[in-house]
Amino acid sequence: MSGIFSNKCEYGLRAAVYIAALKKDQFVSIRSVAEALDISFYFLTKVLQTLTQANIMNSYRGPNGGISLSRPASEIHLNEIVIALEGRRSLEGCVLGLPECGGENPCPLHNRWMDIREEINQMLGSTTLQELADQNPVKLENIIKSAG
Amino acid sequence: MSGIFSNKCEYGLRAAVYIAALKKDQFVSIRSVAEALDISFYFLTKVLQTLTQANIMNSYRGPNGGISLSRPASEIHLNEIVIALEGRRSLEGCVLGLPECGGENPCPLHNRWMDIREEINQMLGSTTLQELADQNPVKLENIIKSAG
DNA sequence: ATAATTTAAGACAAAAAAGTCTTAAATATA
DNA sequence: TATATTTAAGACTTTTTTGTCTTAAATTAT
Ligand code: FES
Ligand code: FES
Repeated sequence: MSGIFSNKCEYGLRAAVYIAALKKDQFVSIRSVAEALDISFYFLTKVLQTLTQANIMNSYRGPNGGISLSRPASEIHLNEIVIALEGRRSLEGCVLGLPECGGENPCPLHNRWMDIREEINQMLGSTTLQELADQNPVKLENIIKSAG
Repeated sequence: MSGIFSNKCEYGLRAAVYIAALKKDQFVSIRSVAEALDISFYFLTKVLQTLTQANIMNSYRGPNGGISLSRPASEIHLNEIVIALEGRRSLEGCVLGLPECGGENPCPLHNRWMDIREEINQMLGSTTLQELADQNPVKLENIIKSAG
């Protein structure tokens, strides 16, 4: 009933864009991100732990600790985040759920789906956090609380 | 962790294509479909009930009963099945999960996502069961058991 | 009428996803 | 050193999805 991505992944993407948009060169606390985006602090902590383990973010404990992007926002593509949180299958699997996609056994939707999947991968693989963070502030605001 | 569609929806699509491909003008039993596609009979029954309620299939009880397409396969588009099983939001919602998509409050990914969503809707809205059922038999076979 | 077949409906169970909380570890500062 | 802050890790709960089973209703055939 949900959209294309799981809640986990939606939260991870929103948080990453938000952090990139802050353009802060210190760590930002997970609590403040959770509040700004109106996401459960506990749950967001788990999501960001995953992104940290995937080398997309850095974390630091203690006062003034928090998380930060592990690289310049211009070097983090959306597909990294999606793969870390949803797994490769979400970007490579068969649209009808068959165990293998393509090769010997393409399903009846395979050709049609490949065109779309290619576009999705192209978009996610070429869009960086920087580009999203640099958008019209009006759009940016709409990942934060006031929009909900 | 799954693909773009839920299991329910994958099963519904596979079953619909399978039934269309049989080109049978009688009812086909759910049990035989479930066996051919290696899907739980009980679960498939639920899925097909939903499609029946959505006027995409007809069902009939008793000996020689079963289900059939409610219209010619050339008049059933994939988006109907997806909407019946996943809800409209899956084809219209915000990719970042915001409560509204577009209008006043587009999210940072909105423009990029709209292009893709448009393609998905275009594909699902213009592809009929007939077209999929008429494909290369090799492809068709790959929704059935032997492929799993 | 009776029995057999098949879907409908709803209860039930198991698994996965989503969300919450507690305790531990790391760090900074007083 | 002691205290406060903040993430890490893992247990735990709730909700949703997925899957199973039982009983009822409809239909056919004997
Ligand atoms: S085999 Fe189904 S999408 Fe490739
Ligand atoms: S507002 Fe997010 S995709 Fe439209």
